[in-house]
Amino acid sequence: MSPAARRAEIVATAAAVALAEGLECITLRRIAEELGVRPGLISHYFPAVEDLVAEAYGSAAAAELDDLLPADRAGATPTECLARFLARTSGEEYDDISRLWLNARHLSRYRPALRDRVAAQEAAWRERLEAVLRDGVERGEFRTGDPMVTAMQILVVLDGLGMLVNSADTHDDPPAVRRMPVTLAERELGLPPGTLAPVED
Amino acid sequence: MSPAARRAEIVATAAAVALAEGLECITLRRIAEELGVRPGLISHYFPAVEDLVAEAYGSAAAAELDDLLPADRAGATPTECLARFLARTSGEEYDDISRLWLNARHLSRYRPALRDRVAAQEAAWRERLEAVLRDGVERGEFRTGDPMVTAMQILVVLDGLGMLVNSADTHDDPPAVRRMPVTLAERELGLPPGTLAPVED
DNA sequence: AATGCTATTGAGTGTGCGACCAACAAGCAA
DNA sequence: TTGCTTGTTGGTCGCACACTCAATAGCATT
Repeated sequence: MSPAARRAEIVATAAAVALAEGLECITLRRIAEELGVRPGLISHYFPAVEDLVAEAYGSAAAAELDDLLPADRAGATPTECLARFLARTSGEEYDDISRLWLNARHLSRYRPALRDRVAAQEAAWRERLEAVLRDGVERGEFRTGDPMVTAMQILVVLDGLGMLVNSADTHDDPPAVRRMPVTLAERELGLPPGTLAPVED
Repeated sequence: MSPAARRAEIVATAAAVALAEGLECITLRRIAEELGVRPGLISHYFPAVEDLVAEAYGSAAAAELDDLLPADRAGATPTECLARFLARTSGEEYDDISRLWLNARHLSRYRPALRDRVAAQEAAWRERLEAVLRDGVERGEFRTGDPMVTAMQILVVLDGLGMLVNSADTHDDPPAVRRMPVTLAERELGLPPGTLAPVED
């Protein structure tokens, strides 16, 4: 098998393991078994496992970002994009991503390579969201002083809610808590309540 | 040495290690070496290391809570308590605590005993903060519909900012982001801006 | 001083991990 | 066909981990 394809296959497998079971489950033996090859082969492509972990995380996070906030927003208005983003990030299917972020943010305490990747993905997510907000401001849909700050604020609140993914059952939280990202976005962007998501009682 | 004292000493040591280096650094060997005893002795008091980890986390978190929001607020007004709480939690000295929460929240994915402890501490922190808010409402200092929801919201934002402790340097974040907990508290409690912390430009 | 309890040791077991390397084999070039 | 590059194997080393348990030493009480 060609080196590039093999390498991509390894990263993809590692990313899947990371999403399902956590970054610390990315081990030479585990990934090798998953692919039906010997552990030594993984070592051959990634002499240091830490680099594979970083790569797997980066791959998963980037893919999720492209899914949540596609780079080309063909046809969709910024309001629609943002509403979709907020709906997705509060859904249960997003829990795995929340776990991945939590995992990566903690693990990057010990793994410099991962820390760099996390910083890069943080920036990427912020910039992508910021672009939507900026576009919305230009089109007159949003009103905000600083799209970057608003983007950061939304992401901080999302992170805060994501922190709870392993402990509490997020679904019995009061609506005022669950809706924090939506409420913040609507307030900061000068949108009437209910624009980005239907108001629950 | 008496069993109770020894046990307390072990937990205290483990808590210190957890705060300084992380919960995964709590190993039989590490704690034993720290105390100048043999690993077997730690096993004797904690047959399962997971229980020591949970205990150490609980001990550290509870101590920090007592420091941040003392149970008896002798003399201090709710506004003063809250202002002090928000000042402390945004200081650099709080970084170790942020790391501990991040650590525990991630690790509780794999450790049931730790998960229970985290849930308990989450509740304890929320209730302690809620009590301050409720007191403030009764005294007419605060105005909020639901103190519990406001307490949860403040904690979510604090968690969100704490997520960044290992990646970005929190100090180059814009004031509008750094001040999110203060802004949220002032808004939700009907306080004029600047009441809980001086406004930076 | 003898006895009994128990905190503590020392040695050992088994597991999983990353990393290393010589040997093999399959594909491509000469 | 021959030869060489290289993807791949199989085996191995050393390390750190949790956990077990019989033996020991020190402190009670009697």
